Amino acid sequence: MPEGPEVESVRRTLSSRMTGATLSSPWVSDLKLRTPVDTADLAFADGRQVHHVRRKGKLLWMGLDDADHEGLFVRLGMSGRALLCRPDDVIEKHTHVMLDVVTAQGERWQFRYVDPRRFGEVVPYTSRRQFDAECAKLGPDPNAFTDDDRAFVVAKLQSTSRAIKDVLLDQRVTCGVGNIYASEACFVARLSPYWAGSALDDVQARRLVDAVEEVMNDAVAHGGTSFSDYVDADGKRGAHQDHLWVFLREDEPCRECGTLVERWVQGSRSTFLCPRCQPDP
DNA sequence: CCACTCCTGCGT
DNA sequence: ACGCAGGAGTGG
Repeated sequence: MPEGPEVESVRRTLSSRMTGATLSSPWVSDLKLRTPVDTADLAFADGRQVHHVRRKGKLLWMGLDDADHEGLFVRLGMSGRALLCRPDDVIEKHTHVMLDVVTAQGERWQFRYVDPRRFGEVVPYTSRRQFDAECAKLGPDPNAFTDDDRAFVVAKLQSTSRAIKDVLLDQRVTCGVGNIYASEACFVARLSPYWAGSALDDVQARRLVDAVEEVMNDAVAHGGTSFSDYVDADGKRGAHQDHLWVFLREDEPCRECGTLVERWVQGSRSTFLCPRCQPDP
């Protein structure tokens, strides 16, 4: 479920409590997540301190040292939640990983990874090489775009015949964008998601890249989008669902022109658009 | 480009 | 019962 902005909200709550905290008693369920991991695979984290909690796109990690030689990657997939619970909270169904957490001030928490569909994962990395290999798969993060990054994404868009929405979903081009924000960015740029990247002129491509950045930053500012059950590590909902232009608004009036928003299936996933604001290519 | 896969849960 | 779901990979 979560895209970059939702992962960022989770990261912030985790970071505020877990930075400097000591981990102990890792436990992993028997059910297979995306990458099979067992309790023994997390044993190296027992007794270690969390140095930082960081994110790139939808990839989140807890680093155990200052240079990411060791740590835990967390990918939430479609239904994953990374929660900080009280140790005596009821263990809910589909809890797959638990780690005791004691903060520098001596507060006791429990990190829990809950994921009904099991498309996500908690996986260790034990070398800088391994860490770098994961990050290298990801293009620039729109929540931290530099001038070079914007130029990179513009160039990627213009150099492919793929539909622009599909390009935005490609984590190698720009990471953290998922189905919500890809539709939203196309609307903000007033471009149909079906435009071929190569059909965009410089102004349009730049407008789209700026729209991605704007939409992703707004969503972070709103604590992410919660349309059903997404919550941050404290169980709190986001507010960006009240700011969506088109996503999940089929048959509702476009906030800009009143035309009814349409839902199309693109690349076997839903795409939402305003046919008037975003005319066919 | 498409279809299909991994899964469970929810709304119609 | 069926279709749909915020991800990501594979294979055709």
